[in-house]
Amino acid sequence: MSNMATSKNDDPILKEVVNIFSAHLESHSFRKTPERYAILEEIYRRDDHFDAEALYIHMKNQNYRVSRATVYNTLELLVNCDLVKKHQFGKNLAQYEKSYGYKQHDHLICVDCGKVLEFCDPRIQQIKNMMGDLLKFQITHHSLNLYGRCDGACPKTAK
Amino acid sequence: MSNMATSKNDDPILKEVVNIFSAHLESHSFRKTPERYAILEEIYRRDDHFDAEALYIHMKNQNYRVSRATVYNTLELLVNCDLVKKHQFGKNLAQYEKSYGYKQHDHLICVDCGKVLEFCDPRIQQIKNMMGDLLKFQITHHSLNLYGRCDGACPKTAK
DNA sequence: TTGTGTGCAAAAGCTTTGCATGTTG
DNA sequence: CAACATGCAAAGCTTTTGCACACAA
Repeated sequence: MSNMATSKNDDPILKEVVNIFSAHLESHSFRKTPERYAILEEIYRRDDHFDAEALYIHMKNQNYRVSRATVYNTLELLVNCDLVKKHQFGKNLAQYEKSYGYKQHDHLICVDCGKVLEFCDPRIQQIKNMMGDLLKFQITHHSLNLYGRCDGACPKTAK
Repeated sequence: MSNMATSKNDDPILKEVVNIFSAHLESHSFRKTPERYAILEEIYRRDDHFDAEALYIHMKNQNYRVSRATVYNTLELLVNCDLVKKHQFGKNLAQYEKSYGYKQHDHLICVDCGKVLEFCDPRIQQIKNMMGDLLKFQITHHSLNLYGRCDGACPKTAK
């Protein structure tokens, strides 16, 4: 089985993010609880974007004993140490994604089917630099979402 | 009183947006109710960004008889005919602003005090064109928010 | 007159909070 | 063992929905 190399104990990315998370917890005198690590591992086992409820349900299905409160609490910790990014794709529902090892990217969202594509463009960094200078802001992060229709491939466009 | 020239009956912008709204209602066979026009006028009398609840309260304070349901319903109509823009500035709360007569702009938000500045940059249009082509999307709109701190001027940064 | 729009209140959906219990440091 | 984190459930907030009545076409 070739995927044994990516099992929980061998995945080098997972080891690295666990280290980063531990350092973050230590530096803020937050406690290292099994729930916090379980949530981190669950997130890094998954791909794509997810919301808090889906993560909670997924933990429950795997028989972890966690509460919604802990899921939200831990997500905030992970956002604070840059291991997870939080997005709002036009709805009143926060979406999350793991961010370690991924390069900076923005999103293109299909308003018909909800599909999310990712893209990179260096001009966004230039805009951030210029506007930070011009408007005397220390810019820490940004959110760029393009909305449209993925015509040909969209399952809902051809309705 | 010099501001009489901008009163409800003389404001040319207001007349124009009322015409646009009327055309939109007609073309969709939606009814022209006094509530819908009252909300439109209230929005165009105000500046800056506002949320649905603030608009509702403001209408109530002026003794209009409107409901939250109608406020939300009308805001959606106005967004659909491009007279109002809807934003999410990182919170679970939709913010709105009038858009007729304003050129396209994006936002810079202070994460400490919530202040919102506006800016324009032509590069964002280039990014939209390029990514639409590249990823086979018909891009209809976008949302670009830069987040940071307005250090010197920020009332909450110096705490 | 007919059916859409409205006000009101209740419900829904996501997120946060309070409290008693459990567990880390 | 003291403080912090957790689970659970309830509350909070924004937004949506159901229903009876009003009114635009």
